[in-house]
Formats: sequence, C-alpha cells, structure tokens
Amino acid sequence: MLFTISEMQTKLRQHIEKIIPLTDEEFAVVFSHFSFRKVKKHQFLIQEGDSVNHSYFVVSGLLKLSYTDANDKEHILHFAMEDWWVSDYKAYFTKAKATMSLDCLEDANVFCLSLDDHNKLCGSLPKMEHFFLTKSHYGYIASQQRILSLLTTSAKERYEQLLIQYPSLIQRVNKTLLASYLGVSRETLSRLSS
Amino acid sequence: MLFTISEMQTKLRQHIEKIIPLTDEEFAVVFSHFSFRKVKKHQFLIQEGDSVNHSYFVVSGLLKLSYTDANDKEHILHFAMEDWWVSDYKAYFTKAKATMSLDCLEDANVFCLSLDDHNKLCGSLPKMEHFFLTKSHYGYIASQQRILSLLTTSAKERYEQLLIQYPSLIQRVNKTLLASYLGVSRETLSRLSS
DNA sequence: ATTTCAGCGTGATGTAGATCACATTAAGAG
DNA sequence: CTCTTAATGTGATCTACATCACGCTGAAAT
Repeated sequence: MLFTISEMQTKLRQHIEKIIPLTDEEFAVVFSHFSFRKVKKHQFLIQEGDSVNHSYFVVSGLLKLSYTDANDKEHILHFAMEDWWVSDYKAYFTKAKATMSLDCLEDANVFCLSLDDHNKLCGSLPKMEHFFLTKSHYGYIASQQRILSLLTTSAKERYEQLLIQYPSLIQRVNKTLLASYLGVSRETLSRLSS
Repeated sequence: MLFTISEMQTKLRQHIEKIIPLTDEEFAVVFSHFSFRKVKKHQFLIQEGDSVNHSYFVVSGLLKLSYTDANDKEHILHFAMEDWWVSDYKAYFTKAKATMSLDCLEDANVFCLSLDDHNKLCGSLPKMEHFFLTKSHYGYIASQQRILSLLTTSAKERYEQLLIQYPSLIQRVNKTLLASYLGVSRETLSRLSS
C-alpha cells in the first residue's frame, strides 16, 4: 500500500480530530512539529541503549516494542499498527537511555515528534495537551487491562482474547512473536492453537 | 496520624508544585475544585457496578484497587498510599460502571475530584492539564514496567523487587494481599519468604 | 475467660506451561 | 534451481506454582 504525503497528513489530522476539532491553520501548526520517516522491515527505530528522541505515530505498517531480558529472551510490550502511538516512553520522557527496542515488522510510514516539539506544540496550542492527555489516559487504561489479563487468565484465554480483539494480528505476525506477546513459549502457543 | 485540613491542603499543593509552580491565587482555584473525605478501614470508595464519580488523591492512609474474577479470586492492581492518585480510571473517564473496587486498608484522608471538575479545572488553568498529563505519563510508564515484570520474572523475583521498591508495604499489608498483588497464591508467597 | 476467626506456615499432590530435542515445510538468498 | 535459514508442529521430560488439607497462634468479639 502506497500513500502520498498528503494522504498521510490527512490520516494524522483525522486521528487527532477524533478527539479535538482543528481549523486548517491549527492543523498546519500541529503538522509543522512533526517530521516524517519511512521504515523498512527489520529496521530499528529504537535500540536498547539509544537516546530516544521521538515518539512515533504509525500511519501504516507494523512495528513491535519489545524488551530483551538477561537470558536473551524477547518480551513484547505491544505491537503498533496504523493509528498507534509508540515509543519507549520511559526513556523518551525522562531523557534516559532506551531499555526497550522498537523495530519494524512490515514496511511502515511514521510521523516523528521530538519531546521538544511536543512541548512547544502543547505550549502554542493548549488543545493538543488535551489531546495527548486523552491518549495517555487510554494508554494507561489499556495497560491496566493487560496487567489484569496477565494476573487473571491462562495462556489459552489470553490467546482467545487476542483473536477476538485483534484478529488481523494473527495473520500478520508469526507465532513466535505472538507467543512472546502473550507471555508463553512458542511451543505452548503452538499446542494451544491446534 | 492526625492532620488539619490546612496541613492536607499543603500536601496537595506541594504534590502539584513538584511539577508546576502555582501562585496562591492559582492554588485557591485548584483547591476549590476538590472535595474532601475521610475513609475508615474496610470502607469502599468504589464497588463493582458503581458509577465512578471521582478520582482520589490520597493524603494519608492506604487503599487498594482490585478486581474480583469469576471465581471470586481477588487480584490487586495496586495499592495507593500517600501522594498517590487512584480510581477505576476506565470507568471514570468513560462514565461506565466500575469493574474494579477501591477500598480502604488503613484509615485515610483523600481529596476527591469529579470528572466535571477535572475538566473545568483544566479549562480555567491550562497548567493543570500539563500536570495531569505528566502524572498520566508516569502512571503509564509504571504500568508498562509492571507488565514487563509479570512477563519476565518469577514470583520470587517479583517479591524481592517489591521488598526493595516499597519496603514499607511489607509491614503494612498482610501476606494474602501481597500475594494477590504479586500474582501468586498465598501459600507460595509464604514459602518464598521463609 | 472462653470462643471465634483471620493470618500464617507447611505437607502432599496436581497441573499448566517451560525446556529440550527433533522432524517437516516454507521461504529467501546466492 | 539449489542451499540455507526461518517458521511451525509435536513428543518427552521437568519445574514452578496452584490447590487441598490441616494445625498453630494471636487478636478481637461475646
């Protein structure tokens, strides 16, 4: 799927306007704070140890945010597809080094927002602070739900929930990655789905 | 520990001023949006099925936010002590019915903020939107860390992390509750700590 | 002062899921 | 078109943790 910049711009605008209405002038201000980047499969936007300079809005494609533990086992915090915001936010907001990595599973188009530009944008357009606050609330709520699902349900139930919630992911992501998102071994997931 | 209203007011102000400075007039505006409530041990601030009218700032005392599953097993999302904000935020922001409950483990003093007042406050004092955004970011980051800890570590490791991170909790909360926060059975936790 | 019960430890046993090992197939790379 | 590597399924075994069952202790309720 190919997009022109102007189509992608529209996607970003529609995304924001789900929460706050914007005039053309306002959107122009918003848009001027972003930069654009194409990412190819297997490319990293963030690697462990990097400074994290941007938060990313995914226009198209698929990314994964993951953490690799001391035993070299990868754990997936979440996937990020169309219309998602993603970064190692701990590192981003605290200006610390990344402990997570963000890499590309399917060629992607992303808009990039530096912390500096984020702050300037909120300064010049207070509505945007409201937009980000709303987004952040939803992100928080989603994480709480994920915690609950890890605390209360079995691997099988989590897999079934995922099938219902994000049916498309199962087509797009291999089982090994799904397993490490669900918090089970590849082998166990294989046995569950058969 | 007893506090006067004015001491508690100061606590709230100091808490906010860790993030944004406020003039006396501004703080007066802020404060006028809160109400105050004393809560006794075993009292509920939120019960499953309730409408969730408030977000709570804990001045003193100890609360727990928990979810009870289909088998009547309680799972603790988190404890909330001095200086924490707590509510069933999903229900609060979406005006849905509570799926969680919030109840008091040690007599507490809390300031209460309705969604309506939250919005009015942000409207009249945009700085406060920034304050809440910052808080929300930290909440999000903390949940992500919790997810990672559930994905990557054993019950024993999680217990040890907790000992380091919140040593005071171990004194204040009984083992059964600690276990359901850590996501293990009471019996297993007992074996771990001995 | 006796009763009741919450909190905690601990043994015996059951089980979901991890780990190891190997075979098959599909898909990129030269 | 072959060669190599990634993705998946499946058996055998191991282990962390759950569940069930019981006894002890100390605090609160009568």
